[in-house]
Amino acid sequence: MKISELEKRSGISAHTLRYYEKAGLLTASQRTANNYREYSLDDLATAKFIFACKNSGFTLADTSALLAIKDNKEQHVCAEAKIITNNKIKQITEQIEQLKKMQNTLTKLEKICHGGSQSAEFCSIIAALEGEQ
Amino acid sequence: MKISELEKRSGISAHTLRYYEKAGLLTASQRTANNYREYSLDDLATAKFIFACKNSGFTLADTSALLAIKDNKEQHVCAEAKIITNNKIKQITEQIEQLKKMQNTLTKLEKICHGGSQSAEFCSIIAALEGEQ
DNA sequence: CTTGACCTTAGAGTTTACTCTAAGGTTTAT
DNA sequence: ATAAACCTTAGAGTAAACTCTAAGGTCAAG
Repeated sequence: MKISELEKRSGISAHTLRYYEKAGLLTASQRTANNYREYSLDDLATAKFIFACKNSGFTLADTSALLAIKDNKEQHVCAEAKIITNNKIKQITEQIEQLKKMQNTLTKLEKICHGGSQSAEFCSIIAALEGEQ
Repeated sequence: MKISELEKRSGISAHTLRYYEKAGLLTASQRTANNYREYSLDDLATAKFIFACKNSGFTLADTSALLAIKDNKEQHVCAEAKIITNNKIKQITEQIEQLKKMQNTLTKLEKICHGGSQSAEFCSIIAALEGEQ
């Protein structure tokens, strides 16, 4: 299939598919006589794999590592995939913690402010950010 | 005080302080005869305000809006700060939701994989990403 | 009088993951 | 034959928030 069909069947834009090729993630297995990319069903599977990785929160670098495992399973062990996954979970958990702290801070700010049409001179949000000296 | 002292007292690097000046967030109130930036205590307060905004999760654009309120309180009303804060809370909440979904997906992947030293041919993480066709 | 520690500017580089453009070649349908 | 709909490439642009570099000026101490 050509790039536009892979676009339809994988949900990844042609632009992005070419970008993935540059990034070394997915190269069309063939080229037609006129140099058009010709993708196989295996390529489609790889495209879907990349899509699934992205949806799971992996970066392209992670995805690259996972692809290397997928494409050469005999040369890799289970533990490798598990380590990548664990690292990602740790990272995402940290991000969530960080965001929750912010959410907390902001919610406190939000609650103490009446938000009316009176002058911001008495706005507790601004006062809090100023450090309430 | 000069930029290196503001760096120490605000916790923001001199590089970043100059960058904030370009971005219109914080301009030294004076310049010395030899064109060095000369910051006042008010400037220090502003630097700390920016720092607090950043820690609370506001972008520089948000911070800019909040600074405009802080620096001209009579011309602004409480509601403005509250709206900015509410939008940020909504945004952060969405980000957390998104990350939690990923965390969930990954945790499921992680649990089904034994992670041992056997070949990745039988790795359930890879299988799951492949869509278990 | 020179060394080291400051300061200045314009502008380029970093990161991630795209997204788009320009300029051109190919194919298919009418 | 020509228009629409494909395809190609190299390379630039986007977002956010820095971060760094080069090339040079200033200042205090020994």
